[in-house]
Amino acid sequence: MPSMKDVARLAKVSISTVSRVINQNIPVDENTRLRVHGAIEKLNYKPNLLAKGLRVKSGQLIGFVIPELKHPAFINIISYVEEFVVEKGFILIVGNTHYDPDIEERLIDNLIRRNVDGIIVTRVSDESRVLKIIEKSRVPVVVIDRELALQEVSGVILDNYKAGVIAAQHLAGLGHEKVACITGPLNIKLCRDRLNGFRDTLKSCRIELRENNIYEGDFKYESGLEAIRYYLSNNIMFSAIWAQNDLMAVSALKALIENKIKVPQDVSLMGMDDLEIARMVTPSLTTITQPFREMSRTAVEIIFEQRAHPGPVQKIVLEPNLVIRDSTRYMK
Amino acid sequence: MPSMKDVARLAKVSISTVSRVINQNIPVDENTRLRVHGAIEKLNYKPNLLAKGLRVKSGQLIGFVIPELKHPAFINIISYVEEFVVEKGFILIVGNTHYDPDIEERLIDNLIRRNVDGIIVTRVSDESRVLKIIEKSRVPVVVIDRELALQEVSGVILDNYKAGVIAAQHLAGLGHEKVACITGPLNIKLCRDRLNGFRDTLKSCRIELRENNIYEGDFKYESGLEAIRYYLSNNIMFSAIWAQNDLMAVSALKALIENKIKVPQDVSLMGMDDLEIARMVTPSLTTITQPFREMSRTAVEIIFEQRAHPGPVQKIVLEPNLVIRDSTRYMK
DNA sequence: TTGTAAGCGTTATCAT
DNA sequence: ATGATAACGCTTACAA
Repeated sequence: MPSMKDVARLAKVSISTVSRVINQNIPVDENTRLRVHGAIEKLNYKPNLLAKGLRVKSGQLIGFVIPELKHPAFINIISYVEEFVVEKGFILIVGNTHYDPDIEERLIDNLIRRNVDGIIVTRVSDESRVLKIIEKSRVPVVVIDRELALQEVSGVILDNYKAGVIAAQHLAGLGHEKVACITGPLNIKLCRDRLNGFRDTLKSCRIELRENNIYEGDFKYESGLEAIRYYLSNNIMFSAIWAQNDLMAVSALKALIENKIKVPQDVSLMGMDDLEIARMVTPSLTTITQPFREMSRTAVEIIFEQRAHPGPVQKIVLEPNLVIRDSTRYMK
Repeated sequence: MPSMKDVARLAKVSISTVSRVINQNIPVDENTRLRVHGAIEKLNYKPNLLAKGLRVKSGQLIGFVIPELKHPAFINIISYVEEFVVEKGFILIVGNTHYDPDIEERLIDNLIRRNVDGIIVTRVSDESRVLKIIEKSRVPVVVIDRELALQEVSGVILDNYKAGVIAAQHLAGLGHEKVACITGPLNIKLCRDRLNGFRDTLKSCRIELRENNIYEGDFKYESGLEAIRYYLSNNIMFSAIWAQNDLMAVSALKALIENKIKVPQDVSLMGMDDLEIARMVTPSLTTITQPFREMSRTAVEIIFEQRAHPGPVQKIVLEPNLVIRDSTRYMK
């Protein structure tokens, strides 16, 4: 790999001149500029990013820390974030914590030691610990998709209460009165928010969401199967189900079909996230979209803003939307 | 962020001594060792990886270049590769080329400029160009999942012919005689290999795979829908289908169901890859697994071997396996 | 065993 | 407009 020194020698200038033509911030004679460019071409020279990063204290990279790689919703966000980051000429490093606080800490440490320009996190496992590390290093941080107790950090989140409202309105609007809900872990605030929006809105339609009809899952595939097993073995009656994510909705669908319960003829089923799989199953799934693209774009923008002129933290709230497909229909 | 200098000052030693206790390669007095460690703890010092990488010409990172992030099969590989790379104390940078040779080139360049220790690629869009760049930089490379024309680069691939054999044996064993196949792009060698294994094996069972029964898809979701539309509108008869990946199998399944064709009662359907979605649809999909974990492990190992002592390129071939689920059954 | 100093490839400050 | 030179934070001969 050629270095600036090689370019300088070939162009018969000093390395500082080479640096100047590359960074084009300081005026340089047109003639020498051309000579230098010639040498760069000829040697196929590309500046070393470690040297640059070391010097200017910017690794030209953004870190993204997630708890799990195989989760479709995360993949969605990652792919958008990557797009926007690359657009800015930076590179994205994705760190997978496997829900392990120690790995999480090592990962964030590793990023900081590479002079990251910003870190985006989703679902930190140990808020206080992680944020303390980041805080100290003065790296811009944005939390995506999860409201943190800590107030001193920027975040972009979904209006999860609203999602519950939308689900309830849709099902109530179709005339369903016996309704069930498969939730995510209720120690997570966003799950409680969704549930509250759902319950409150049903109540305002004079529909009661009975406690027994709420099954607390964990957002994983198996929860949908377990939920249906629970409902059926306890003779719980319902004509509509809202699962708080598509993964659980899809497995609930499978369990229903296997129990000869027709969707949507016998029960209406809706999910949330609008993963690709929602369109792939039969019947295709009515669901609630999260504006993943918008969330990602916003997160990246906040990072670069904070980098340019450190300002107050920002909290952005985005809106969910209803997508009607084949898995819900009018109550007979 | 504290630097070695700070540690050295606090421990009252020179920075080279600090370096020695950290890298523990050169003997250092037990007393000073403890003093230095004390200082490190106290300052919470962590070596800067850019400085280290610049000096020792190793960015402590592995690059992984893929054409598309949202593809479940790639995600599978990425997540395993990440696991093994992190295990070695390195970090993984995933670059998404969007099937664009220019982005691909920029990405690989970017990696090299960060002193990557190795690059894993899958599906390069412009073989000659990419490999030329990599070759020149002397970075260890492994191609995963795709046989390259170029012989001078290591690779780990699947025995794709064997996959076709397995599919044919399974379907023929169930008594199917009218068979169809939805392939990936046939300009890709692995697709031709799979098809040849399939066809040859059927033939040895005295079953003819008619040209009209072969639908060339592109491995994407829509291909399955299009294939079924093609078969039905051309009155092509079949009691079994092999789709060369699960994504197309899943959409074929959806199309069949929508056309009131029962799987597996009316037609048996099998896929390939064993994605999670194969278990999620109803009926769950009989498929052929690729040993993604094994492939990933091997790829990472080759990288680190080559890094330690550059040797001859390695070509590793791994075997596919049959997974029988609910979408195939005996021909009536 | 420990310290001094050169060097990795940049950028930035200061002269010229 | 250009060139020396120090500095970024680390490793590694070479001396002591």
